[in-house]
Amino acid sequence: MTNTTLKKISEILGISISTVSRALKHHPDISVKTREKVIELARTLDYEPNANAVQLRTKNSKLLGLMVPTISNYFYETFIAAVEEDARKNGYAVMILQSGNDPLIESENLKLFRQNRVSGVFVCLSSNTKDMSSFEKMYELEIPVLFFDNVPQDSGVHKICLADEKSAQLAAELILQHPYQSILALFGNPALSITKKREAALKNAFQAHPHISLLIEHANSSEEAKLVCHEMLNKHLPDIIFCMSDEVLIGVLKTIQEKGLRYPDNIALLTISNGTIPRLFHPQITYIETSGEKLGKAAFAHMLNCMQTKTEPTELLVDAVLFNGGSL
Amino acid sequence: MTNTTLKKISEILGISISTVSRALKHHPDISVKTREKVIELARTLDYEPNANAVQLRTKNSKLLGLMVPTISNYFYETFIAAVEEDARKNGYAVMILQSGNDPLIESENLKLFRQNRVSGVFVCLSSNTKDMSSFEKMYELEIPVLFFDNVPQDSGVHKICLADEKSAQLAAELILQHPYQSILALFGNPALSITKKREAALKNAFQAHPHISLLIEHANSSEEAKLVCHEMLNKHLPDIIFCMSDEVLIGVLKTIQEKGLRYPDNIALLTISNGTIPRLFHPQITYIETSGEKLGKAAFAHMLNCMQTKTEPTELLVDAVLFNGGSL
DNA sequence: GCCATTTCCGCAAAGGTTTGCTGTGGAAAT
DNA sequence: ATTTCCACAGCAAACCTTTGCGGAAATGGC
Repeated sequence: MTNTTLKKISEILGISISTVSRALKHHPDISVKTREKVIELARTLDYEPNANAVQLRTKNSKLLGLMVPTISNYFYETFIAAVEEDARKNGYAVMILQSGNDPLIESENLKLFRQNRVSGVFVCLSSNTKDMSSFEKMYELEIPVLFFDNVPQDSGVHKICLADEKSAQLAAELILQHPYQSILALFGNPALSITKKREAALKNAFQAHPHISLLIEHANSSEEAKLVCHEMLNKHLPDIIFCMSDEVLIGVLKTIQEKGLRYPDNIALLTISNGTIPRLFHPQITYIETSGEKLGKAAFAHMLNCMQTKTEPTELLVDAVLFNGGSL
Repeated sequence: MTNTTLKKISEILGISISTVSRALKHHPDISVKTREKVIELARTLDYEPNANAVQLRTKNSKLLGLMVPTISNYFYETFIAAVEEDARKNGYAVMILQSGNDPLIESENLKLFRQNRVSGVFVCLSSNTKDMSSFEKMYELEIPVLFFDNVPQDSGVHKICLADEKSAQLAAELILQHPYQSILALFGNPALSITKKREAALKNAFQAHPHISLLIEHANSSEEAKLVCHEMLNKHLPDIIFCMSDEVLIGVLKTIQEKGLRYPDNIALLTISNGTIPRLFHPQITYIETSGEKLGKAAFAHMLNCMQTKTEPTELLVDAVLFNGGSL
C-alpha cells in the first residue's frame, strides 16, 4: 500500500491540494463543509503528514537532539527518560546520540543533528572535549544548544546544571554536624565541570575548619575508585568517605564490602547521587539528591523557551536536597 | 548565516545543480576536474546535505526507531547503547521513544516513527499491549519491525530474544547441582513473554524432581518483589531464591538485607541479569548473563539485513552464559 | 575530413508540503 | 443596477535533492 498524501485526498475529493492542506489545519479560508469532508476522508485514509516534506518546507522540525557520553549511566538515563517524556507530550521526538567521550564522534554527531535538522540539542560534553569550535556551526545555524551536567566554562551559552556547589556545601554541612575528624573525599574525572565545582565547594567549606583532615582523591571509573579506596583505607581508616558520584560510590562500596567493613559502625558514607544505587543497600546510603529527572524536565522547559523566543544565554540550576539514609 | 545548498555551490561555480550533486557522489559522468572543484568548494563552504530533502526524494532515511517501555532500566539502557553505537557506525541515527507501558502511547509512537519516515524500528512491547493491530500499518508501509526482549507470540514477525528457556534451564541445572531442597522462584509480570518462557522452562526442569519444593511467585516491581519476599520468608526460609530479573532481585536483596540474612550462608541467591546489579554486591551474586549489549548488537545486525534484503521473519536467540559470583 | 563513439554536463520532473497571491461567485451596500 | 466586499478555493513557487534523459562537444577510427 502506498502512503496517503494531500494530493491523493485532493484528487479523490476533486479539490486542490492547498485546500486540503488548509482544511486540515483549520484555516479560516476554508468552509466548514469542505473542511469536514477533508478531515473525514483524511481520517479514513489514515493520512499522516510526511514530516520530511513539512520540515523541508517549514524549516522547523519536531525533532530534538540529545547527546551524552553514554546512555547507560545511572544519571543520564533518567535525564533522557525525562526529556523524552516531556518532549513526546509536546509533540517532539528525540534523537539520541552517544559521544563515548570522544570529541571526534561528538563533532560528527553534531553534524548528524544538523543534517537531520533538529530544532534544538541537549549536550552533555564529553570529558575529553577541549575545543568547542565544533559547536560554532550550531550557533551560526541558530540551533539552540543547551548544555547540561558537564558544561563548558564559557558564559555565552545556555547551560543547566545541578546545584553542584550547593550539593557539596550541603555535604560539608552534614559532615560538620558530626564529630568526624578525618575525611576521605573521592571525586571523578577532574576535567569535568561538575568535578571542579563540587571539589572547590567542598574544599572551601572546610577552609574554616583546619583541624579536620580532608584528603582528596580522584578516580575516572568505578574500578579506579575501588583501587584508590583500597589503597587509602590500607594506609588509614577515615571517619567518613564522601563520594562525588555513583561511579565513585560503587567502587567505594565494593572496597568496603570486600574489607568486611560495616557502615555506619566502622565508617560513615555520604554521596551525591540520584538515589538508585544508594537505595539498593541496607542501610540505605545517605545522599544529596541530584535528580536527572528534575534536570531533564527543567532542561526541556528551557529548551522550549529557547526555541520559541530568543532567550539570553543563562546558567540554570536545579536544586539539591538531602536524603537521609543510615550511613552516617 | 544561511545554509550551503547544492544550488549555492552551483551558482558560485557557474555549473548546474545536478552536476554538483553528481560530483559530490563521485558519479562517473562528471570529469575529475569538475568533481574536484566541487568537492573543494563544498568542503570550504562546509556543505551538509539536507537530510529532509534527501529522504523526501529517495524515500530512504538514515533514521531508525527504537521503543522501550522506559529508557531508565538496567537492561534497556545497555541495549539502547549498543544499538545506537552500531547504528552510528553505519551512518544511522536512532530516534528513541518510551511507551511507559501504555498501549495508547505505544501506538502514537509508532505514528511518530512513521511520520519521521524511519526505515526500521526496534520494539520492546509494553507489558499491557494485547492488541497488536497498531503494528499493521508498519507492515503495510513495509517498515521492518524487529521485536526484542518482550515480543509478541505471533510467528509471522521478526523477533530477537535472549535465550529465555535456556537461561532458566541453566539456572535449574545449577540449582540441581547443589543439595537445595526448597526453592523460592520469583518472577516478574506474568503477561510478559520473557516471564512466561522463563517460568515454563524452570517448572519443566524441576518436573523430574518432585522431591524438591518449588514455590513460584510473581511481582510487577521491585517494591512488590520486596513485599512478596518478606511475606514468603516469614512463612518459611527456602534454601535458595531464584530471581527472574534485576527488578525482582533488587526487591529480594532489600528484604534479605533488612532481615539481616547473609548469603550464601543463610540463603543462596541466583538471578538472571546483565550483571550490573549482581556485581555491586559482595559477595557478587551468581547470575545467568543476559547481555543487553549482545542483544543490541545482534538486533542491529539483523535490522540491517531486513532493510537491505527482504528477510523471512525469524526468531533469533542470543545465548546465555553463567557468571559465577559467590551467592550459592 | 567524415561518421561513430565517448565524455561530460544540463534540463526538468519528482517527492509532499506550505503559503502568498490571484480569481471567482455571490451577497450586501449604495 | 452598479459597485464593494467577503468568503472560499486554486495557482504556482518554494524548500533541496536525486535522476532519467537528451544534447553538445570532444575524441577516435578510417
